[in-house]
Amino acid sequence: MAYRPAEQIIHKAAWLYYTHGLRQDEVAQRLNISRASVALYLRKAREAGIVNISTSTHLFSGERLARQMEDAFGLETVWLVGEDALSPSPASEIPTLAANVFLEMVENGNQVCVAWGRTVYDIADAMSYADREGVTVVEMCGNLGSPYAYRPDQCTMEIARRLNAKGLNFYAPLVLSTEELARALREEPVIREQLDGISACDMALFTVGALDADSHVIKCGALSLEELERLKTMGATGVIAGQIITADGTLLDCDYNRRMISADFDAIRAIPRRLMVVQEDEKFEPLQAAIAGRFFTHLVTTSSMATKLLKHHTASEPTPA
Amino acid sequence: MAYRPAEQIIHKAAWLYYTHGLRQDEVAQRLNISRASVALYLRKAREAGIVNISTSTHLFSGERLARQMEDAFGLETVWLVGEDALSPSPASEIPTLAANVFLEMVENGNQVCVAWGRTVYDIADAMSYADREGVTVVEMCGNLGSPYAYRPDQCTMEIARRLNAKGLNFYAPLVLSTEELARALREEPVIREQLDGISACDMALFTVGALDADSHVIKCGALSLEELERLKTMGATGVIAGQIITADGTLLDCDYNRRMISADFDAIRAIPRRLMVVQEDEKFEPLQAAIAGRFFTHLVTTSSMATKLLKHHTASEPTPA
DNA sequence: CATGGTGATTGACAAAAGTCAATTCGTCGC
DNA sequence: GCGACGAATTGACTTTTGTCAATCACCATG
Repeated sequence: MAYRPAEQIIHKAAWLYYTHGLRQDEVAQRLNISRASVALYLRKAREAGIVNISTSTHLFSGERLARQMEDAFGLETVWLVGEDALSPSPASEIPTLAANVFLEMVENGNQVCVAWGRTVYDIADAMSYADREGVTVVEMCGNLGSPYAYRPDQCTMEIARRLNAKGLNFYAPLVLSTEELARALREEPVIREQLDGISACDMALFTVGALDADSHVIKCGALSLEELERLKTMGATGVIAGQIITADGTLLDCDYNRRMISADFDAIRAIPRRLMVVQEDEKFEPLQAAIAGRFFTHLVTTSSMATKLLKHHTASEPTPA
Repeated sequence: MAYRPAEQIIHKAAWLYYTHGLRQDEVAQRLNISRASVALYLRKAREAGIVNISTSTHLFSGERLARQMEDAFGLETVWLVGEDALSPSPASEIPTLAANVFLEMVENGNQVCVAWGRTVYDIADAMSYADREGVTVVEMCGNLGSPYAYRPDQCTMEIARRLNAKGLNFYAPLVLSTEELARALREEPVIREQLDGISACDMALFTVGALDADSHVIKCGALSLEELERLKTMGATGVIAGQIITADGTLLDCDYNRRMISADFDAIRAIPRRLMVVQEDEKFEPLQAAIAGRFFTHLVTTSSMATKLLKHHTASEPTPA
C-alpha cells in the first residue's frame, strides 16, 4: 500500500489545502515541490480517505413522503430517491445514496454487519474511501458463488477496505446439502463465534431478496426452480440474509432454511441500527414482508416504492393506532 | 436563515457535483441554471455544512512523541503541533487542529459540554460548518464578561451554530459575591438541572487556564491581583472551568472557589471523552496540574509542551509502573 | 401603474486546478 | 562504475472554476 512519496507529505499537502485553504501554488511553495505534485498528492489524499468529502443526505430524507413512511412503519429514517432525473444515471442513484447514508451511519469503533446481494455490491462500488478507526465489518451469513462482480466475501472485504476497517469473513457456505451438516457446522467454534458476534454489532446493511427466476439465490444455484416453486406454494415471499421468509416476515419452516448458515433473525433485530436498501420496484412484496418482520430501522428506496407501500398500508389499516 | 434560492437546489447541486462528480457546467445544464449559479450554490453548500470536507488529523497524532505522551499519562489520543512551520500562521494551528479534532469526536445525538477561554473562542472561530443531527452544546460553567471577541455564552452558541446544534446557556454568573448566594443559586432548579446534566454529556471541550496578570480571570475582573497572589501562596496553580486547582489537580479550598457556579469535578470526569486544548507554552504548570487531576482523556498541544511534560514526568518517575 | 429597492442570476474574464509527455532521480544488477 | 529501469516529479498546456459588475425578476410602495 504505502505510497513512495512518504504518506506524510500527502497529508501535509491535504491539510494545508483543505483545512487552511491555501492555493495549490502556495502549498507547493511551502512544501518545496511543484504545483503539479501538489495536485497529484491531493488526488491521492482524496482516494486514500485522508480527505473526506461528504454531502448531506438530508435532501432525500427531507420530503414529506419520507416522513409519512417513517410514521407509518415506525422507522427511524427513510431516504427516498425520486424518478425526477436528478441523477446522471438513475440506476446508480440508490447505491450512491445508500453508500453515503451508510458512511454517515458508521461511527468509529463500530462493528458493522453486512449481508450481500447485487445491491450491496453496487453500494460497495459507490462507496468513497474514508479513514475510520476501529471499525470492523463482518459478514452476516455464509458464502455463495456470485453471478455479479464481487463474491460475497470480496464484497465484505471491499467495504472494509473503503473504511480502512478490518473485514471478517464467514468461513462457511450459505447452504449445505444436509441439515445435519449445517447443524454441525454451526457448532464449530469459529462459526459459532461469528454467529454470536452478529447481535453485538452496532449496525447492519442489507437487502431483501426477491424470489423469481433471475434472483440471486437461483442464479448461483443454491436453489432450483422447481424447489423455488414448491416453497412459494408454502408461502415463501422474500429472502433476508439468505433465509426465506413468508409474507408476515417470519422464517419459512422448510428444509432449505434448515440447511443454512446465517444470522439468527433475533440476532439481527438485536442490532440497534439496521439499514435496508431496495432498488428494484419488483421487490414490493419482499419489502412488505421485511417490514412485517421489523427487520430494519432505516430504509433507502425509491419514491414510487414508498407510495406503493403507503397506499397498501393505509388500505389495510385505515385507522392508525 | 433559509436561503431564497430554495435550499433544495443548493443541495441538489452539491449532490451532483460532490457525490456524483459532475463538472459545474454539467450540473448547470442538468438543473437549468447558469454555471455561475452553480459555483455560487456550491460555496453556500460548503458554508452551510451541506457539504463537509474534512482532513484526517492523523498527521498530528501519528508521531512517536504523541504515542509517548499517551503512554506516559494514560491518555486516549494526543495530537501535537510541531514548530516546523507547516502552518501558514503558527498561532492558528492549534485552534484549527482542535476544531478538526473536535468535529471528528462529536457524533450525531451527542451532548457536548464546552468551557470557555481564549482558546475555546479561537477554536469556535476555526471550526467549519457541519450538518449534525441531535447535537446539544451546553455551557460548562457560569458566565463572565470576556476581554476577547465572544462572550462565553456567545461562544457556546457559536459552536452550536456551526454544528447545527442546539445551544444551552448557563443563566448564572461564574462568580458571585457571597458563598450563600452561590449556594442558593446552585439550588435553583434551572441551574441545578444544567449542573446535573453535565455528567450526562458524551464529550467535553476545555482548556486549563493560567494564573498570571493577564490571564482571563484577572482581565475580566473576577479576581483581583492581590487576591490572586494570596491564592498562589495557598497553592493555586491553574484554572479548570473557572475553578482554581492546586498542583496535584484538586480543587483549592478557598473562598473564591466556593463562590463559584461551575461543573463539579467529578461530573466532568464522568464524561467519557474530554478534549483539552493548550496553545500557550506558559501553561506548563497548569497543564501538569490538569494531568494530575485526570481532567482529560484527549489532548491537543504543541510538541515542545509535550517534550517538556515528558522530561519532567520521567524525571520524577524514572521507573514506570 | 410607474418606481425604487432588494436579492438572485448571469456573461465574460481572470485565476486556479487538472493533465500528460518529457525529464529527473534513485536503485538495482551486472 | 555504468546502464537501465521504474517511480516520482515537473513544465507547459488545457480545462475547469471563481469572481464580479451588469442585468434581471420580483415585490412593496407611492
